[in-house]
Amino acid sequence: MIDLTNTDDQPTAELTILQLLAGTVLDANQNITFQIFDILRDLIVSVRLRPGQRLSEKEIAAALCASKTPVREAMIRLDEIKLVRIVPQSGTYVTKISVSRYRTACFIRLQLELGAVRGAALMPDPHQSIAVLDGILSQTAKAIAQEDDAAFYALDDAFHRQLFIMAGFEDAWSTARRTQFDVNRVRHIRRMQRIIAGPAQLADHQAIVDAIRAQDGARAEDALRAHIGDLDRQISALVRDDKMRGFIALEDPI
Amino acid sequence: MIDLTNTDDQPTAELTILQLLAGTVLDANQNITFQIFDILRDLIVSVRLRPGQRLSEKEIAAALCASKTPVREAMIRLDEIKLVRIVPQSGTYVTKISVSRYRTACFIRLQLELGAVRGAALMPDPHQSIAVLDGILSQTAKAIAQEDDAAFYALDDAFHRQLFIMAGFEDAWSTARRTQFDVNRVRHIRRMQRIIAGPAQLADHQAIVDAIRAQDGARAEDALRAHIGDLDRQISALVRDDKMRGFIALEDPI
DNA sequence: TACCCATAATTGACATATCAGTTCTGGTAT
DNA sequence: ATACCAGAACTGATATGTCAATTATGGGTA
Repeated sequence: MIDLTNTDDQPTAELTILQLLAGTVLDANQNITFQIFDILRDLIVSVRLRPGQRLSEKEIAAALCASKTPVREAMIRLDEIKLVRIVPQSGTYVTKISVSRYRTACFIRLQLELGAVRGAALMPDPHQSIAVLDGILSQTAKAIAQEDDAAFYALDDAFHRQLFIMAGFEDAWSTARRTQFDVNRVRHIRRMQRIIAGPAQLADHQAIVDAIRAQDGARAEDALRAHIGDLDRQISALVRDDKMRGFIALEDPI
Repeated sequence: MIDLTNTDDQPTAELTILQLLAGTVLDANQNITFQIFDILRDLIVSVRLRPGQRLSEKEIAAALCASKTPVREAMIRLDEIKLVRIVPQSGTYVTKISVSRYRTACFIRLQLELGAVRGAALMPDPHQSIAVLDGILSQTAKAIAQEDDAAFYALDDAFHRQLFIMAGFEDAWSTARRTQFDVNRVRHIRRMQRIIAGPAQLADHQAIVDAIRAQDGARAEDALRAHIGDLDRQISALVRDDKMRGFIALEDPI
């Protein structure tokens, strides 16, 4: 799944916010601010709006036929979750992926998932829940065979989420996700560039399920550690990766 | 929604926002929104503004001699971190402490601190860092002897933070704190009501330091688990506690 | 060509005004 | 006394306007 024939210096050209919002119509009967928030959050997390890109409140308001106020309020919420950075009197920018935030997010993710797989392995009557995991894995195999990236991405999400559900901490999953946007952006970039090793990931997931089936908490933790891998190695790979250049910030993110 | 109990039997009477903000003057040369945000966040986390209390944008604006806009923008940020809930066309309320959010926060905190103490126990040259921990503990003993609650609270914070610093994940501490406001509110309520067992907590911390000094990661993890304690027991104690009544929400938080 | 600097254009910060939905209030009917 | 309902009062949602700070521009200078 590695594509070395990258002709352009960037995988996809940067689109203006105007192009991305073209044709989008808001529902006047619903809260305008949250509609705008959702639209922009999805554009940013899926990296269609690129890290570092400048956003103009006025421009977006015009493109969506709304006033500046709800656009600004959406921006404030995005700023609060660090997807954009509002610079006073200067401009609003899509944040670059911060290496330190990414590292932190990976640590948090690992620690939470350790608790989740442990809880999942120790749950009293796991048969039904394990069947769900098995189902996700077989669908994942299909997605890999069909090279259906979107499905693969969604199933990966579903797998990890199911572990939290089994441990009785589904909320922790969604709470943590709010601090994990950078992880998702990295995944999206990798997916766009087809550098995700699908079969290896599937094997990792299988090992985790096996350990849970055996109700062996320690082994499940080990399998998870193996899956998420060595953090520092992952970070240096990220920093070194030319394809990430321009998307990440080594120091303070924009 | 409706409080049938008379509010006078609460440990401290509910103060109006006007009383709490009396005398507060904003610096016109600094960002007004963030000044207001900081003021309100501190009032909420320290439970001087009480869970469920209604806040009026207009009233606060008047009290601070500002316009509604920066007040509203501060409210939006507070809403985003779940310290207030903005109800359209109705009002803005200080969130009640959500039991499910509290439970989630405790889980997250435990898992992250497990990683922290593990990392701290495994760090290569821990002498200096351990000296910091020892210093915090001896100060804590003093604070307990002098019944200095504020110092005790700050030292508890410093202790846990130092563990993250030692593990090389200080950022994880601050990131997690953003999802832990309810934990802090519960601590503040307990402190106000003097139901924190200082000496027991100190002993727990001592056990953690001893394990780190011995560079025994597993023992450190066990000591931490013992310290944070059984989650479900803690939750049911919280729910049962009469003194928490009115501050917590069993279902969806206001 | 490279650099500098005054000026213009643009941006977000904040103030103000209007609107629609919600909640409170007071009176009425039962 | 109580249940109900219309209207008043209030709330946040949104639109628009003004301002100071920042940034981009473009022409002049070395």
